[in-house]
Amino acid sequence: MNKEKVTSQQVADLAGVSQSAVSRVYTPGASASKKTIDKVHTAAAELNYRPNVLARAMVSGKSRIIGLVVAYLENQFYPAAIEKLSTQLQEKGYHVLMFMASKTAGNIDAVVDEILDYQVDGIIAASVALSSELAARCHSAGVPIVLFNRSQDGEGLSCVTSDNFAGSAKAARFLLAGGHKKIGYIAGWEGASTQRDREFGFTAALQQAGLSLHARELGHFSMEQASKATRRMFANDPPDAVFVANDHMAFAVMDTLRFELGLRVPEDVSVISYDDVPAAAWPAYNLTTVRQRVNQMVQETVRILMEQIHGDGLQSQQIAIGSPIIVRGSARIPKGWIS
Amino acid sequence: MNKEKVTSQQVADLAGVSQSAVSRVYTPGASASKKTIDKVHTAAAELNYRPNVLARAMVSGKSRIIGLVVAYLENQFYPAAIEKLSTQLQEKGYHVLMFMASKTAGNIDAVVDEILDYQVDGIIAASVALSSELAARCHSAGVPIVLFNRSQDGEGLSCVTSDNFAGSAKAARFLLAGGHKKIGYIAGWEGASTQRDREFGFTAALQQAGLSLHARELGHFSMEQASKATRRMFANDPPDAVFVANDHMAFAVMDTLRFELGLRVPEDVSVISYDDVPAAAWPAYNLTTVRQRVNQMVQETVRILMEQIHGDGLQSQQIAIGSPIIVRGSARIPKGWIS
DNA sequence: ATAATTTTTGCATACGTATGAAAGAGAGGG
DNA sequence: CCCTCTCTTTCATACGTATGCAAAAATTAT
Repeated sequence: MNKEKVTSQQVADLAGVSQSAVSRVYTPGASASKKTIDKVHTAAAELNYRPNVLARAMVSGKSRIIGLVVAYLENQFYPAAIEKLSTQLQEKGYHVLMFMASKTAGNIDAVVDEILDYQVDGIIAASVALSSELAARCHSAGVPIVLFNRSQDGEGLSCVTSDNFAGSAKAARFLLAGGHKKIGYIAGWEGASTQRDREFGFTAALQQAGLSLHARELGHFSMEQASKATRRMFANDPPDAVFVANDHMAFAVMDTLRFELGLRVPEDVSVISYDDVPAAAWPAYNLTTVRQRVNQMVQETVRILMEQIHGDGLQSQQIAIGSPIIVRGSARIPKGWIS
Repeated sequence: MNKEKVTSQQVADLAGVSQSAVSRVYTPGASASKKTIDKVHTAAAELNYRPNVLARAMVSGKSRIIGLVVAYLENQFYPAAIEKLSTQLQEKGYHVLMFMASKTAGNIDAVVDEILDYQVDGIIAASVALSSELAARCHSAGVPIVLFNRSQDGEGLSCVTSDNFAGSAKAARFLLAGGHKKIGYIAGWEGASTQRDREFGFTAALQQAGLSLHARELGHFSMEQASKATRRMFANDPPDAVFVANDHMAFAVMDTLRFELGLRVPEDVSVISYDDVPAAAWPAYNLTTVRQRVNQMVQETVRILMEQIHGDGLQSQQIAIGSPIIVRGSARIPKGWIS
């Protein structure tokens, strides 16, 4: 029932030292004698004292808070990423302040403003594009930003993605090696760099083999839209293989093919996609897909953020993590294929 | 490159008013003339001023931060809940500071301490049990706690769950009405109140029909453990229906039944579970399950939290949201069933 | 027009901590 | 024994905002 906050002053009084002594005991790298450290520690333990992070943040200018902007969590890829991001940052003494942003651009600007109000030490933007004005605002506020799973040209922003171009090219070569000629593509949301890069990489590899897309439909990274796209694509002259821009849509595509159109996967149609979320490994889907190395992406994101926070004014970095193809059973396996 | 923070004092100087005037303009319910409001607003716009939430928090004692403790995000139920929690709190001007906690109890205590360091206005603990000492600490710090999807006896903590007992009883009656007699149960982690309540509710309804569990295995809320549990359960004298403690495990159970044991669902075995996560509706699983009304659970959680924050010292509340059964295709549908 | 009342404003201080500068305490050397 | 040097400690102040109090201004009533 004792709602009074315990302050460093109270600890100081009890320990018979000054408030600054207490502060120094809790500040790594500050000088204090073993004797005072002991006195302070026992006094602090008795009063149940813990330093007030907010007060500390105000004077030091470092809040140890990282703002995380996220658009939607339905796609399993993001929960996995968030969990790892949060854990890794926690280990380094930082904590994650979450901000949900819908896809409308204007909204995001407002959200970033809210983030800045909290004096965050850095921002991670997952699957979200920032207006250049916003990026400039953060830069001028000295708050580093890292884009996660999105890249953005021209702004000089740091970003971490998988190597979407190369990964998608691998997917294309896998289908080609399997003998497929009529290959369809179900695209994600056109505003996303991942969508663009995956389509470029895929079609570039097809072109190298003298082929082009047999069909293309828009799925907007949504399961419902992906189902509709599948129906459209298979209404006339259906392809014998489909590359889907991410796993999340691929589940809907496979379900539509199997349970609605009565097609067998992979006997009638090969399906391959991108991400390797946990559900891709579930036997019901057993999805052949290009893996985004979440762990490494997270690790790089945290590394860049820490570099920018501590060594100030560093160059921005664009990282693309190599993405292996994970061969399972949703796409015909080429004879003698060695990954 | 202008890394100086803009303060209310600077705005005051530019607008030709005092710092307190600026503060009052940004404090709802404070008195200020239209003239000063305008002057301050234009000055603020010119300097790009935004109030510093942390400084505000320090003097007012209200950080507008809610600490959210979460154990794991693999189960789709939690991302969905987090997304909604975060969004609703955002609308009320609060923001979510995320803390990942592994299941070890000691760890959680440390995590809650970290949360308190941030002077949060409230704590939401999702699927996590708190030691009574911890609960007392938060109470004495005046920080309200709401348990989400967990209940806890004796501590007088507020909590929001679905009505697990009644919901599971419905599941049992559904299987019984379908004519099942040999019914197995795959349990979750035994430390969880949800596991306990679901098992109680289910077996109580069986008992009412003069039946008891034909088999019981432990799945610990993990897919891998659930697969193993399924193999054990079906090795000898297999049941003709299984109630699984949550959807997440049910996916593994169904996959194991179908692809490993060669059994048909629901022809050979009925499967029913609890949660109704998005994937339960995916055609590949088409899972009959008891729905947790996430929206309502979130709404109640936020409501309780707000009540406790604003009207201080309120009674704790235990809310159990009614859970309808969602009939799909994974369990035999009783003739003439009307939900 | 003056008094009574309400609204607006500025001043000063507080929130809990970190930190530069100065003062104090030892330690070692001559 | 005194001086110098190093390590601790305290003092004072700053961080950016909110708010009680009193003064000033504006409004209303008489």
